Amino acid sequence: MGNYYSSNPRFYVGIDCIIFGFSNGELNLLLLKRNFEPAKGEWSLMGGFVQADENTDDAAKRILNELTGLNNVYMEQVGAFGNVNRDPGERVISIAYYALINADKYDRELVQRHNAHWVNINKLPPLIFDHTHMVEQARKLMKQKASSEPIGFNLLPNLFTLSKLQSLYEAIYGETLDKRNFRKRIANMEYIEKTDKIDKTSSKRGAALYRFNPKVYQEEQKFKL
Amino acid sequence: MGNYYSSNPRFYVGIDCIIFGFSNGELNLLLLKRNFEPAKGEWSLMGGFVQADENTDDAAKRILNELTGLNNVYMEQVGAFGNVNRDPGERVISIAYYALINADKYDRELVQRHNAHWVNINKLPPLIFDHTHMVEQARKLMKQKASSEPIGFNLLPNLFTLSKLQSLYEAIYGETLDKRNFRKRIANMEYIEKTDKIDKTSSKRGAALYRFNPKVYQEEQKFKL
DNA sequence: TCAAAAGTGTTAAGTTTACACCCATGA
DNA sequence: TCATGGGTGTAAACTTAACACTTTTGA
Repeated sequence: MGNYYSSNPRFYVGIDCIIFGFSNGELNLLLLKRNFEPAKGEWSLMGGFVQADENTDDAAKRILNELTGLNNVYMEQVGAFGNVNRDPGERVISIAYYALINADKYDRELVQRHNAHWVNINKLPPLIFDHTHMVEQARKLMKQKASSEPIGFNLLPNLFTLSKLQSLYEAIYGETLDKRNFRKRIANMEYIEKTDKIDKTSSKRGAALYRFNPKVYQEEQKFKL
Repeated sequence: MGNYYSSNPRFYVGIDCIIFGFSNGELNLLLLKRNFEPAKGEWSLMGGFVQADENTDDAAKRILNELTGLNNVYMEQVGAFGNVNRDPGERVISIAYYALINADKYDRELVQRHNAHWVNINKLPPLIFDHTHMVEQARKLMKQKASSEPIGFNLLPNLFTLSKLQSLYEAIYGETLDKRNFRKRIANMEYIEKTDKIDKTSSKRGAALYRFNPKVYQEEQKFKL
């Protein structure tokens, strides 16, 4: 009884979160400057351990919440990282998740308490363990997903201008986009709705505010079989 | 010392393999009709457990080898599956991998000993635990990868006709392709080389045999930055 | 009045799709 | 001689890419 399992070793299972945020036209990651062991003083992803009676997806949500105070955040699993010596302290098999958060709406106090900072994705410091590798994979995956599904809106406030949306996608793709072609494409997406509100904060003339309508998107998908 | 880790629980970490093979124009999975507990008598993926001092990728290779006798097989991680009750016997967090093998070149005796069988991907029986879910994700991922990288060749012998190649991609995509358009596309891929050999097994006239040249492919990729 | 961001269409190039017949051979 | 799978080109539809000027308004 239980023999099938019990001849095998057991492992700590970690969770590491690649937290994307977008502000001032830049794509950033929320990284910890660790004020705790192991690897105190170095940069790392926010992490933690899966607990007994906890789904791994729930562990990821919990750990994201511990740092940001946020719930109902868009998260995707990146994969498992299980090299023997990836964590020099102990054998830990880690599952990485990326999260897309609205960089206006997180708990600043919690973030400060963890000594976490937003760092531009193109200017990342060296990270501990295999965290750089996790970030690379997360970024690739996110980019790919963003090009086929409307996940970018998770990084924006509810209302946004087309200029903001364009600069977000430019940051995600790492290349500049043609303004007219971009707007033409957006105009063909019925789930991106123009509102009658105007944003005057980033130009004198003012720019129309748009909104993502997930219901319209989902309806549209049904017909795409 | 060790306190950072030791307050956390440890888990069995499993590996499950989605093994794709192609024969007679059909895409198949190698599945076990389990002649052992748990879930004896039911269908499952080939699986096993990560061992101490074993990278998870190496565990996947080992487990694939245990069933097929093969080494140096194309494998990709699908992801980690960590719901609390996914395995009713014990808490096990599993990492799924898919493998693409040449269905002519595996150890038939080993496969028989494990009571494993090739099953058409469109006629899968119910699988234990969350294995059906793993297969779905693996299939989606493989399909996506196959449309952007030349991984299909892992499912074919070294030499193959264009008809075989086409029927492989039709099986992967789950749709028929236009013969002329398909051949036009292939003709533009310099890394698919026509040989002077002829296959007479599947037609009276005989069909030219082609070969995948990975070196040419890699060279080509360098210029695509 | 002018600097700065918002907004707006057209054309060319490239890619994808649709489509039908002749060829070579062994049985 | 005929059934079977192998092999070939062109035109239309669609998608993507390139490109520049006018508008509005607060400072």
